[in-house]
Amino acid sequence: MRVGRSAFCNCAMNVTFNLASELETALQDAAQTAGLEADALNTEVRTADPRHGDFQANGVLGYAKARKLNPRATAEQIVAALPEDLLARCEVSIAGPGFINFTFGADTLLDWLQKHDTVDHLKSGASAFYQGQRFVVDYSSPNTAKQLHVGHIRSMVIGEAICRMLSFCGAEVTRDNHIGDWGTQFGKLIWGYKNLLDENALQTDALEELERLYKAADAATKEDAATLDAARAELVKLQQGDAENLALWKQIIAISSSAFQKVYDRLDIKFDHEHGESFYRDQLARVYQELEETGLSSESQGALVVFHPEHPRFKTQPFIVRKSDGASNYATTDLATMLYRTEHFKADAIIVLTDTRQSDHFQQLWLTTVKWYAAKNYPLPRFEHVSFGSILGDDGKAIKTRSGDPIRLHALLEEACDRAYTLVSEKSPDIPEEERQEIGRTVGMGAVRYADLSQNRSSDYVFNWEKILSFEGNTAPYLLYAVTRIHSIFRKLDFDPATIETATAAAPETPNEQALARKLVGLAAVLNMTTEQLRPHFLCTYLYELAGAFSSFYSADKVLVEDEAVRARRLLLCARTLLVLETGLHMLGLRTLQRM
RNA sequence: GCACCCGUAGCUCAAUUGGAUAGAGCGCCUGACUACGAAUCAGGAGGUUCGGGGUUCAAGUCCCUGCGGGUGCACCA
Repeated sequence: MRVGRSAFCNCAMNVTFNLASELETALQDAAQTAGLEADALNTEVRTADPRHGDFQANGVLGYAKARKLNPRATAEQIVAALPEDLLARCEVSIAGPGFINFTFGADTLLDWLQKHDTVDHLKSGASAFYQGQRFVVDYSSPNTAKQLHVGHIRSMVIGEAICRMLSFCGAEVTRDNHIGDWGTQFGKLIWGYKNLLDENALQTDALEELERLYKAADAATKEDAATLDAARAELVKLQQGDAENLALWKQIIAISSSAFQKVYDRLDIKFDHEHGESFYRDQLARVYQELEETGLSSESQGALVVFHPEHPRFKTQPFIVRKSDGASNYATTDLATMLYRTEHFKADAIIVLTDTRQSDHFQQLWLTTVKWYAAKNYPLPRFEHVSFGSILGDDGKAIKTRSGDPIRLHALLEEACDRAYTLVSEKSPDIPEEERQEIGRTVGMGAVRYADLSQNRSSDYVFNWEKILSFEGNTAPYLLYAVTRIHSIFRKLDFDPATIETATAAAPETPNEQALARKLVGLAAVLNMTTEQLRPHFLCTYLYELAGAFSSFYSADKVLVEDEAVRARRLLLCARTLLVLETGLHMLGLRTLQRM
């Protein structure tokens, strides 16, 4: 049933960035006006299948059901109470068992496009989502003494994208690289350094030698219990402040951190802090003390542990906060870290990115934190363990080199850029060599990043060069190509898309123009969803669909036509598509290109 | 043994967390460059959403169960 008419309205309208939230407010008010229990109505509006409209509200179904009302009749009551000015801009209909569908008129689409003309304007619209909220995001977090390998990439790439998205949406984001520089591996490494060091190798390639030492020491501790004890003793000495071990430790940190930095630079990742585990070493005593004082911890087999009796598993599976030899571990530093982030950073939310195998640990950490904070009356932040699956090889098992070693990240990125360069050289041999190199780097890095981001992080994924560097489908090259085609149009006209005159442009008309405009307006809803669930693949899917809508429009509706009015309105669409595509890709951590 | 995750087109993946006729890409088939970049676009074929029960206006999604795969479980992180 059609209730409103999409009448044209020439008055200047206050178009909001987030049309869905505008509808939600209107529904809430209408329910009130209609005399319904407005608070009990779920007014959530979601983006709809284009066949049904721009947005749909389904809350009436549940509301009517619970009260034994006719859902369609209830929907009609609400729709009848919607304000006139909304009905003038938006066609509202009731369909099926009681869905309320909303389709905005072309003039509203035009208003939105005119108003959201720069990154800053998009950003100020989006900032309503997380304005004033402090987020601490803990990602990358490698272990010192090991090189970065493929297994580290998801935390970095997904973590960085989440930071950028949240920041775009108004959050105050603190990036913290929680380096593993104080754990058991140092016992092994120091033992190895003292017993197995090859001085020459250390001079030639320090990082390589450290890695060899760690592996050799690790193997030795597995073979011999006495060696394991010796390695543990080295860790205890370090943690107690032994001068020799501290000096060694500092040397090791310096070597590995300079290697990490090279990869971070390459990936455009820059941390605000690198508070590794060692940073918390003098804050651990307080953790032990408060856990004991509040009665949360207990002694078990010589270790200090926390059990959670209400939990099916953690009632017997301990959360070990101090080892029987007195050394701290992951749990101890993580508890201290939690405290530091709440007290020092005053975090409203803490996000930690690690693979899904660490889920137990973070569940125990959180259960413990909740009780601890309650007992001490500390303000409890929101906490999210953003977990992700593993990267698999063609055999379906964790990816490795032929020799069984992990694939080094710098080598992987190098190969991606080389392969992309080769492809660019095939497709665009006329572009100068130096620029092709640069394009290769942008496409290669983008392809690796996008392949990781475009998939739901929860599942494992199979790493495959053909798929990652494929130039078809939901890939970085497809999106980058769409961007370059738009740049190409403006290059032809010889003007900057940011300076386009939009006031004279008319509303989108053809089916492809309208579909593209509607897609653009959907940005707000996608940002909301992707940051709410901390899943960048929603943004990827959106950008892919946007690029697809543009490609269809581009091939159906010629932009550079004689008719000035037609050309103006199509150029506006091009400019805004470019803006949203580039803004979205930058949010994901990709760079974009003028041509490729 | 206990617990968690996963099973969707031949393949790789989506599906706004319970919403309308389950969607894309690859591959296969048919079309479109004397048109702003064909790394593109338009169209076609392809499904008992692992099997079986259940919950309700509505189930790929929730509950129970069976099968298959993965992961974690005392001093690693």
